[in-house]
Amino acid sequence: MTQATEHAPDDDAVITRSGAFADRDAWTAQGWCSIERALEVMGTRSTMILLREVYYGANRYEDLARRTGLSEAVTAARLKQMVADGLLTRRPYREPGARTRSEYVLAPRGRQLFPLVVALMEWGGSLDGPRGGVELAHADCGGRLGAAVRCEQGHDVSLAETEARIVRREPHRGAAKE
Amino acid sequence: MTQATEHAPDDDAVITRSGAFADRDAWTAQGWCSIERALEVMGTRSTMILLREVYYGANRYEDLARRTGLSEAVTAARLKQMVADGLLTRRPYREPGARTRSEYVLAPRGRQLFPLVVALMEWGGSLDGPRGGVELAHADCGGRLGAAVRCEQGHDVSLAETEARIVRREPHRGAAKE
DNA sequence: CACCTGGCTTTTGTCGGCCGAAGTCAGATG
DNA sequence: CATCTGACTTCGGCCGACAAAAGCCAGGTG
Repeated sequence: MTQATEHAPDDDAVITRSGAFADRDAWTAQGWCSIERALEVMGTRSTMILLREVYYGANRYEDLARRTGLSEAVTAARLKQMVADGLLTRRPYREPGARTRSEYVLAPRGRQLFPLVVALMEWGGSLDGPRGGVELAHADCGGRLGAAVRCEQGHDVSLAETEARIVRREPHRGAAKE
Repeated sequence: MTQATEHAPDDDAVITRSGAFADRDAWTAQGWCSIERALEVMGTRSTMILLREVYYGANRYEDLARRTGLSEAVTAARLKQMVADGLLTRRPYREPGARTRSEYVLAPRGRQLFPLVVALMEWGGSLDGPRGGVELAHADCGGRLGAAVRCEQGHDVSLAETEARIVRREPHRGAAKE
């Protein structure tokens, strides 16, 4: 749960700003914040809840509408938008004696949201609710899942060790990783 | 980026449902989903953006309003709500020759959102935008940060190895872990 | 003690998310 | 060829998120 702690107690730690970002007020460009960009796509409740059901293996329009409890109008609109945003892919299928229909499966960009989904579930589950709920576990060992912050070298990283820096349109790896 | 891969290619993997949750339609209790619970608190854009600025070290009302670009009305309302939800704590301070004011610092529950913040930034940054932006790095080694899914035993866990199960109000660790 | 300033609160209006119900449409069935 | 069904679309209507602007108040300054 707690990150690697050989540094100071995290109690007051925040992200360190470096370079041009050190003076926070000098940096007010539009669209710099990847959180805002992410929220433009993932920002609505219906998107997250539909994604949840797809992660749980629901693929068809009717199942998705029923299990999420969303209205058909919103389900249809959101699914269309999620396909356009690259979260889901339409895949045709055909049951015997029925016409061809399409089901919705995770696209790479949707699958890359796995840590976010886990982080959200973990945090939501830690809120003191009297009710139980669903939690995720490692099938192999049964241990509960959680999201951890790591760097490319594999080190666990705490808030106190985190630094924010500005990048200038480096070619994004992972975007075309189809 | 990709999880441990000695299993099948993740291309069609979803979360495995076990126990009473195996029949997804039989389980329709309200409030079971920790994602929905998390979204009740974190579900608005303004909450995430304010949290971002606090993570970047902004603590005072005026700074928060200006740097987030939110209106003062929303800033005040949201800060109050975030304090009530346990994300932030008010802390009084006093500048020489000014009256006592209060600033907003991360509370434990807000600090526990670190993996979520990182996951959101990482994913948002991977969306092909022509513009650069801010990214996070490990201060010690300079490596980029990302969110990873792990179990309690420390194993990296892929989607294919993930299992969902129902828990019955086990005492939540981490809630009172101050 | 009148004034200023910073930290909110209130008011008004717009926009988008969501629901519920009704309408559309294509293709399989009888 | 009429009918049915599943997958949407369209049409009000409500409600919460947010912006802009004005008002309020406590405490420090002249």
